[in-house]
Amino acid sequence: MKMHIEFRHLRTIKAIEEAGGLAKAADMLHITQSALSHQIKGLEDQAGVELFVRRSKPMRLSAAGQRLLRTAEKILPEIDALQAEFASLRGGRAGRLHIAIECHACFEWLFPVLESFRKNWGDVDVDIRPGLAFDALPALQKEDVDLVVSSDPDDLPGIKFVPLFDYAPVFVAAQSHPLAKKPFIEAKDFAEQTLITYPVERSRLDLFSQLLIPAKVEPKAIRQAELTAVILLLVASNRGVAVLPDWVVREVQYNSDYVTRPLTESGITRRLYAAVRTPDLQKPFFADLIDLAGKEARRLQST
Amino acid sequence: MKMHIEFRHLRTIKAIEEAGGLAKAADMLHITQSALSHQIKGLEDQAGVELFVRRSKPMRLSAAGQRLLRTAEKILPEIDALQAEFASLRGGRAGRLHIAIECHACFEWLFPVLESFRKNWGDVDVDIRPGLAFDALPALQKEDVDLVVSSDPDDLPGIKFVPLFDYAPVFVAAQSHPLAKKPFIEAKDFAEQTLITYPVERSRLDLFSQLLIPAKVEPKAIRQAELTAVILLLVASNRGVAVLPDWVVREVQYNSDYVTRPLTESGITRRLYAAVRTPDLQKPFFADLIDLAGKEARRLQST
DNA sequence: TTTAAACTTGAATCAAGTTCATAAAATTCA
DNA sequence: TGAATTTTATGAACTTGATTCAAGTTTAAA
Repeated sequence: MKMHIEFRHLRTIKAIEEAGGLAKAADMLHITQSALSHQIKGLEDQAGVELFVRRSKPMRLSAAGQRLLRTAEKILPEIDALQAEFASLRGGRAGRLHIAIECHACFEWLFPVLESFRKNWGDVDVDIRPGLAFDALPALQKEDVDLVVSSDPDDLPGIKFVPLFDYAPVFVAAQSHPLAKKPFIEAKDFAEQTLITYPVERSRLDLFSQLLIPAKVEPKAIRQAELTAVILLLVASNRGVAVLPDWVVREVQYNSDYVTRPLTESGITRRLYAAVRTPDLQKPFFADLIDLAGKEARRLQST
Repeated sequence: MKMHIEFRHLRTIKAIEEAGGLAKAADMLHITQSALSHQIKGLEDQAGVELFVRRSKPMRLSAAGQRLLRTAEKILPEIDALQAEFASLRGGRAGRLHIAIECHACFEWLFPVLESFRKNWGDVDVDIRPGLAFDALPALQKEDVDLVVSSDPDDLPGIKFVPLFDYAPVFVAAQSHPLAKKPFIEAKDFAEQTLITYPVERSRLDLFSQLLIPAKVEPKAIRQAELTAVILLLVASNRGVAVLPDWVVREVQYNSDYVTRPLTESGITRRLYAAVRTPDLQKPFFADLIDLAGKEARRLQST
């Protein structure tokens, strides 16, 4: 009788231990006592080990049986937890929300959003993928991530881009900077400037994609900084100029050592989207997240 | 198709992840690709959850599938370890050795024995059961313990008493004690003495079982002490007299504040046994333990 | 010794996983 | 783009093996 260890056996061992005998354990498991006898015999057979002491009549676990019981008590809660998780996943209360962000500044508003989100959806596994390098949209399709924050919507099958909010990339410079005198900034103005950017590829920076690349203008120099606060610090001390989303600058506006100016006479407006797989839109916690994100964005815009 | 999660499914998930596709995973598991397809379908069916992303062709784990994979990687090593343990248990290299001691002084020689034992048999789960209170021999029959150290052999079915060594319970008193003048001690001598004993029931003390109870003599007072060293301390400072195995006294003989005398003119000799279940005698590590115990006893006796 | 309780055993049954043969879908490459 | 190839899905037949049923054996209790 070739048989390997199955969950059934683990449950059986646990039941026999609890019931203190085959017959009662059989009731507990809703099978006949005969079935249990066969089952144990088969298991002992393939393990090559006596699991029970048969000298005494209500049969008891042997040393090896107790070892098996320990494993059972370790493993069974594990799959019970798994099945419970699957159940609440069916019910829409649990799930996974791994977010990839293409827009570097978005950390600023995402953290507060996720903070409130976690209060409502404790069973959802939330994470932000640090890899800003990889191609986020294919990863979204393959379910490696579940939400991508992007400002470049694309018509992909199975992917929906939900608008979050509009923002304007604005020019930032020290008050004493010569360009601070201009009412608005044009592409050519950057030719003689040191530009401070996030350390990402150019195509992901609004300034380049919307202005400099079309106008074929190259800044005099580029310096990179990871943190928004550092960029603003460098700008305030006149080490260069930067272009940041308006709400980012507004957040720290109480510091008046720098000024902001629109890009081009009419200003540039961009829109941020949450890219999600279409079926996920039905899930309640996705709707809630997008709602929360909108609220937070409006809060930032009105500051 | 009613199917609950089985180890088979965990192995399947793991294999598909590793192989990166159904067909290769099927080879790996030595079943057909069709079987895997059916299997997964059934599993997704009962879990009510999509485990794979089928949009792309080499199919990949979905979020839920990745959750399942985590559980698989937690559980599978657990049963692998169990089966390995059963295997080496069959081979006689592993096993359990839970010891119950009825003789309180035996800690003294047992610890060094187990110390050497553990060096040879690292895979054997060694333990000393502290419960000196319970009935050790029934526990031995039920495999609650695996070895009982006892000086009262009994002819029980399935239990074998292997002689370990002989010892003599001897009388111990301070040098200045009146009884120190006698060449040997008799039962009636205890009538006017304060006796210091281990805190166990009388029937387990050699002095009572072998001498005082038959002679119907009762000591004037009894005082109990847990540790052998404490008993000897009390004796040396003349707070009472004691009866201890000869080798225990010999171990600390360098302290000459007390003297030893035989019990009765001819002396009393007792024999210590290791009680084990008969089939266990075949196991190599049991033989080794009994061998080690004999050596240690001889070492003690010859001190 | 009888009675009751607890476990074992072997044959028959039946559910469920596997295979076989084939279809459908997606990817690759010319 | 379309043919060839790879990959997964499907349905019917098959096979395996767990469960049940009925009867036997062993142990504990009365």
